[in-house]
Amino acid sequence: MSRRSGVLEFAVLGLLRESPMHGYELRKRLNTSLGVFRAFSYGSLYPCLKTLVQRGWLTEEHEPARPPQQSERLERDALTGSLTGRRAKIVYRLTASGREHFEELLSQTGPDAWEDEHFGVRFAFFGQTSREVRMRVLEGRRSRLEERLAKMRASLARTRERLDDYTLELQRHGMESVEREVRWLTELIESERTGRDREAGTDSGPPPRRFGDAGTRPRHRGAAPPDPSEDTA
Amino acid sequence: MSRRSGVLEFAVLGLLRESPMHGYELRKRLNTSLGVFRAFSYGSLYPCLKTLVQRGWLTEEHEPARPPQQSERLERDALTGSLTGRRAKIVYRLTASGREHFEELLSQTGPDAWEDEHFGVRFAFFGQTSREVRMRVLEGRRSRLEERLAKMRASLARTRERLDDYTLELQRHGMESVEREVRWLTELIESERTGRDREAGTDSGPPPRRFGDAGTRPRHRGAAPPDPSEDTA
DNA sequence: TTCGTCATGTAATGGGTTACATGATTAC
DNA sequence: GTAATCATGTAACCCATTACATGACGAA
Repeated sequence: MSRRSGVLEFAVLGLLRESPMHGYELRKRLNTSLGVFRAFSYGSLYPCLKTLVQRGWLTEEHEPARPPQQSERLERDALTGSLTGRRAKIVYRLTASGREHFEELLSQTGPDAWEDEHFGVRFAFFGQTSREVRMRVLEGRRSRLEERLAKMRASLARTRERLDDYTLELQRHGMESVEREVRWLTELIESERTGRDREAGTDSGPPPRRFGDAGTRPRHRGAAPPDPSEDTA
Repeated sequence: MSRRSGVLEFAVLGLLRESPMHGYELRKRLNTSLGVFRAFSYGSLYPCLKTLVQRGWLTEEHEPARPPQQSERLERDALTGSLTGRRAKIVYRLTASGREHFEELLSQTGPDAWEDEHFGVRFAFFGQTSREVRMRVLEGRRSRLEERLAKMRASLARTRERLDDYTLELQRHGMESVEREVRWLTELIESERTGRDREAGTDSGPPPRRFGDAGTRPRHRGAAPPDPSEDTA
């Protein structure tokens, strides 16, 4: 009933900070831009939007369904090419206090930033996060994973004999995944450290949009054939 | 109120099939043997056990708290070294119909076997699963992941320009993880195919305990220093 | 005697999904 | 005209967690 989600709330605020949107579009962005990890349904999104409005972090703008009329249509098509005025219903916009709240969330470190459920979404908004916070979050997550690795290794050492090959293989693959993420984090941390050029190093403002050696990283195969599929993966 | 979980239920039946246990021990096994992926709390385990009893798949044996008495203690310590009679309270045991039910679950293929939430636990009990089913599950999961990869690539091709470097890096890492799991599955499928020696290929019975080249796979570093830590990772 | 672990449970809450209901607009 | 997609929402449920309550045992 209360809808004070955490991840969803954070992501909604973050996306709306970039630009106002209506619910449907918001959901698509949620499930593509950020969506490798989580997929949200309307059943959670719309109620969440409502409570965010109630708290004064968002405003609703009811854009009347606007039937396609005389010259207006031509104007719209000619000027915007597409999207802008299509047929939207309720546009949500971040308020000043909403922005303030989001910035406070952004600045928080601690377990709530690097546990499994939160880390992904925090990383997704690193572009709007100060370098100090980014560092703390990356390092926090890494040490969390290293801790987990230690326990896995200890547990494996204790139980190895009792386990059959499949269970063992599952364990091994799981550990390898965690080790891989640790290496990834280490690279990212290195990038952050190296990348201390530009502005002396305060907090927010128009944040730096590029980090470390991002450009030199292998960018993966060239674009798959155009596929009209959308929505959840 | 109803506790008909799926994953938890499956795991409990599977563990109890190997040997009877009480709840506390069950939970530890859940969170180590199978626990890279999920950790369950007592709040879910105990109610689950109750409903499994109600459905006739489990029996409860109330083992009286048994205060340490005269010779019995010595006997126990001498014979079992530890564990066996320590202080257990309620031992759960799989019934015949419970075993039957579990075997039916084991034989099921379809999305419910290879989606994210279920695949791990299904794999963990591959030691008790027939080769045909193992193959279907592995192949099902692989094609599911390939499907997902296709969507990710398409979506990336559509949105690449609009995304900042961190979002892009997150996307890239996510795709790499999926690709890695696909390669892992491919290796496993190869192992399964190659490993058609031994018994002609019926169904269950005392199931084959080894698969493919499991022995030759790099088994990862040698045992971490003994660590008394337990419980959830 | 106090702390850690073993051991079992319940009530409240959380954070989400599914299925449903509704309807406008666009593309074929 | 009909199918797909855009668009918004609600109610019922699901699966789990957290916090709490309770208590015995072993070791320092």
